[in-house]
Amino acid sequence: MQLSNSSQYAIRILAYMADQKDSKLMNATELAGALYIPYKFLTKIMTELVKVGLVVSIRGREGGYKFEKKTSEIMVSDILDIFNDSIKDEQCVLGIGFCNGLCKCALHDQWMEPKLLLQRMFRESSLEDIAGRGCKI
Amino acid sequence: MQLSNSSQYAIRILAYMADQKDSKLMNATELAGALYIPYKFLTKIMTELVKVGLVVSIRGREGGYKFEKKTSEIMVSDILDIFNDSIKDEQCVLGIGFCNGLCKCALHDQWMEPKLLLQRMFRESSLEDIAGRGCKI
DNA sequence: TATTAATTCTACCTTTAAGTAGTAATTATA
DNA sequence: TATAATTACTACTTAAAGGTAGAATTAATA
Ligand code: SF4
Ligand code: SF4
Repeated sequence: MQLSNSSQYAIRILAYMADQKDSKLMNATELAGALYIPYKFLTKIMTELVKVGLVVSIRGREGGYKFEKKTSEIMVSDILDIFNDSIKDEQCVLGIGFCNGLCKCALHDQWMEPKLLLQRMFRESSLEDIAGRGCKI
Repeated sequence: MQLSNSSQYAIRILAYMADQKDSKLMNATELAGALYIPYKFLTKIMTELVKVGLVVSIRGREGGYKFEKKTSEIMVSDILDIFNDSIKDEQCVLGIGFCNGLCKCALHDQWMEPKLLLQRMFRESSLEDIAGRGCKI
């Protein structure tokens, strides 16, 4: 039970970018070096973030990445959605089809509360909220 | 963010067995049929459950599986442990090494509460607690 | 004892996640 | 305009999860 590597990397990359002053352009080499993420894998992830519209890229010399929207408007769940890692309302903890709330699975009652807290954590935490917190990057 | 297929299957199998009366022997064909789990994959999982000591198997004609311990003494987390799916105390939500509680990652503060509830759900729910709950099996 | 019904073992196949390599396209600057 | 520094694209490789096939082993029973 954990987030995929792609999701973890993406959150760390964007939280790091959000922590930089004056929204300066950051390039893949800097990011990969600072966060210890394999360069080629990072560029692959960044291209997805660009495609989905979270960040914009400037190609060519002196290029790099910057945010498309304000960091207060990008939620962690927006990032997880890209990698199919967020917790959907209809997701059954035991994987028995879809959750309609009527016909329960064995773990339903125990699952509801942690599920809600996880969803809240993902949906209500913006990049602004988490940027610069903690010493690990 | 979800449990592996193996974990989901194993919980469903054991919860179903725990719901049967008088701890009768159940064989792989019955279980696979009742739970719509691929027979061959189920037997692979069952063999792991036997090796780890949660259930015992009787081989040969009229054989099958039954519990080794009381269902009140088998916790969901015991099952998840087998498939490396439980949430460890030192597990970082962003995968930045191990969690020592001192040097935090960006999501640390938001992660602590859902993490605790998930761990409680897994560690404090026994098979007896969840057997027979809900209509989905 | 032969048959049958069951688990176990070994090996393989398929799909997805994770990561790598090389090149093309783009753009600022010397 | 040539060069260097950057992202994007295509394709590949590796590792892990998920799943399958077949034969070996075991034991009750006819
Ligand atoms: S039972 Fe609970 S967990 Fe399973 S599907 Fe319905 S709601 Fe989701
Ligand atoms: S920071 Fe929070 S989440 Fe990251 S490792 Fe430490 S405790 Fe775990």
